[in-house]
This record gives sequence, structure tokens and C-alpha cells, in this order.
Amino acid sequence: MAKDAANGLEAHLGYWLRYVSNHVSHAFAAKLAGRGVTVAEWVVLRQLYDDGAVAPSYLADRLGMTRGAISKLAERLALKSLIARKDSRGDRRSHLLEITNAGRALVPELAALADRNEEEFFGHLSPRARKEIADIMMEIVRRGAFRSVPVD
Amino acid sequence: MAKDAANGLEAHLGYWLRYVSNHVSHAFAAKLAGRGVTVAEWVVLRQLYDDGAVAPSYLADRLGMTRGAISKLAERLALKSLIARKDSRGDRRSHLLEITNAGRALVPELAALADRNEEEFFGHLSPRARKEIADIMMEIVRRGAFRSVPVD
DNA sequence: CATAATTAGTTTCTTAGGAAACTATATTCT
DNA sequence: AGAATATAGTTTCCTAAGAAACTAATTATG
Repeated sequence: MAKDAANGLEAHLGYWLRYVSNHVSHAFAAKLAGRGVTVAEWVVLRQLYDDGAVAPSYLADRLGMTRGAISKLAERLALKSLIARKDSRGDRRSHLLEITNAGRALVPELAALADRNEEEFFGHLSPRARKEIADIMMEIVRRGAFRSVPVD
Repeated sequence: MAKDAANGLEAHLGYWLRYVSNHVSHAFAAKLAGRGVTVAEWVVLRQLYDDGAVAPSYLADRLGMTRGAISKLAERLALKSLIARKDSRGDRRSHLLEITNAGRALVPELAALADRNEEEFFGHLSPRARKEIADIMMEIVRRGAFRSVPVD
């Protein structure tokens, strides 16, 4: 019962994750578009809502994006006055990003859209199943398989 | 025990799926880059490996991409001689895409990389857990939540 | 049968992210 | 202290995808 080297696409969990995740994100993006923000912007906003003032590089690390991407993202959010840059006393290379009042006010609205999207795609799953999958995903992140990827 | 409207990012399954999926895809992309193909190209190639000659629009539908994206993807793959366009007798608007011998020969190599990537991220999960998640993802796709997404 | 509507695919424009080069500041080493 | 190195963030260049406009061919309609 040898496994075919050209194993079906569908056999890979990565395939299904990508497929579903792309669709879920896309649907979410469509909802967010009404409020003039992208998914990435929402994620940054939501993070700053919790974290207060943090360095761009911290965000990059935390959210798994490059510094360049965060730099541009921060610029866009600043133009929309949803976040503000704040000098970080002590090190003149760096600064801090902080959510503005307008940004803070927006978060619950966007969160409601996130909840609705979540419900739309995963609402039919039992809380137990949802929790289990989320735990597995977190475990994968926790294992830090992300750093150690050999580039071949 | 009211739920906070600004529910934590991490509470959303969509968030974790996106996070993990992005990383898995990225790691996979790095592996594929050695063979000169992208993840999207691999997916198309793999599909054609199974399906024989099919219309671009079928691929777009099947893979959840736009026709424009498939058009450009097909062009790239054709330039690499991994697929070929074939006139579809009868309807002169359309044509068929077909994997070439070179493309066919490449698939098992790429499949091995896919397996390795899969192993790297999901290898620690029991076959049962993997199967369960995959089933849930397929179920979400099957439910066709994808079509019915309201754009607001 | 001629014209309208539809369908298949392509192209243009725009957006967003990664990689790597780059600038400015801070730290380390001797 | 002075030179080499490292770090924070930005910018440039490139790639890829979506939306919508567009072209060509086909089917439906009056």
C-alpha cells in the first residue's frame, strides 16, 4: 500500500488551511472595506488597542510581518488618524505607535464585523471543536516551527 | 458575563487560521522557490496533473481564484513550458490547459516538498487530529459559505 | 436573421507585502 | 575616543492578486 509520491493536493492540511483561510479573510476584507480598513490594518489596530504604545518592530515580530510592511501599514493608519507616532525618549532611532481616540472608538465596530464573519464560517461548529482547532493552531505557533524552517 | 464587544483577536479562529496558514505557505514557497515555481503555480500544476485538459475558468472556480489571476498564472506556466494551451474544438472563445511532460515530471518532486512542509508543521499531530481538521475544513468548503457571503 | 445579452479569456490599474538596500542612531571592541 | 558592528525604521524594486474594463465569440430574443 505504498503512498503515491504525487499525493493528492487535498491530502495536505496546508492546502485546506490556505483555501479556507483565504476565503474567510477575503469575506472579512469585504466587510471591513465598508469602514475603510483592511484586514492587516484591523489586526494592527486591535493589537494596539490592547498593548498601548509599542515599537513597530514589536508589532512586526508579534504579527509575523516584516518591518517594511509594518512601516507602510503604520503610515496608512496614521494618514487615517487611527494611530499616531510618539517619540520614544532615550533612543532616537525608534518611536512608538499608539492608537488614537478615533482608532479606539472604531475597534468595537470592527470587532463586531469580525465576530459576524467568524460566525458565518465557523458558527456551525461546536464550541468544543472551535476551541480544539484554535488550540492546535496556537500549539503550532508555540512550537516555533516558524523560526526553524530550513530554506532548502 | 457579557462578552466584550472588542473581543480579543486571538479569540477568532479566523485569526489563527490566517496566521498559521500564512506561515505554512510562506515556508512552502521558500522550498518551491528552489524549483522555480510559486505555491499558486504548484496548485495549478497539481490540479492539471489529475484533471488532464481543462478550461481556465474551471480552474478559477475550482481553486477559488479570479479568471484574471488564472490567466496570468497560465501564461507564466506556459513560458516555463510546464503547461500548454490547446484549442478546444467547438468554442473558439475558450481553450484548454494541459500539463506538459516536463510539468508532469516535476509534480512528484514538488509533491515531496509539499510532504516535507506538511510534516514540518503538522507532523507532531496524530493522524486522527489531522484528519479531523481536514474534514472540518472540507465541510466548511462544502457548505458553500463561500458563495453566500454578503458583501456588507 | 439581426440585434441584444452572455460567456471565455485577457489586460490594465491598483494595492499590498517581501527582500534587500539604505539612513540614522546606538553599542561594542580595542 | 575612534572604528567596526548592530539595530530601528524607511524606501525601492519586484511580484502577485483582485476589480473592472475590454475583446472576441456564442447564444438568446424579437
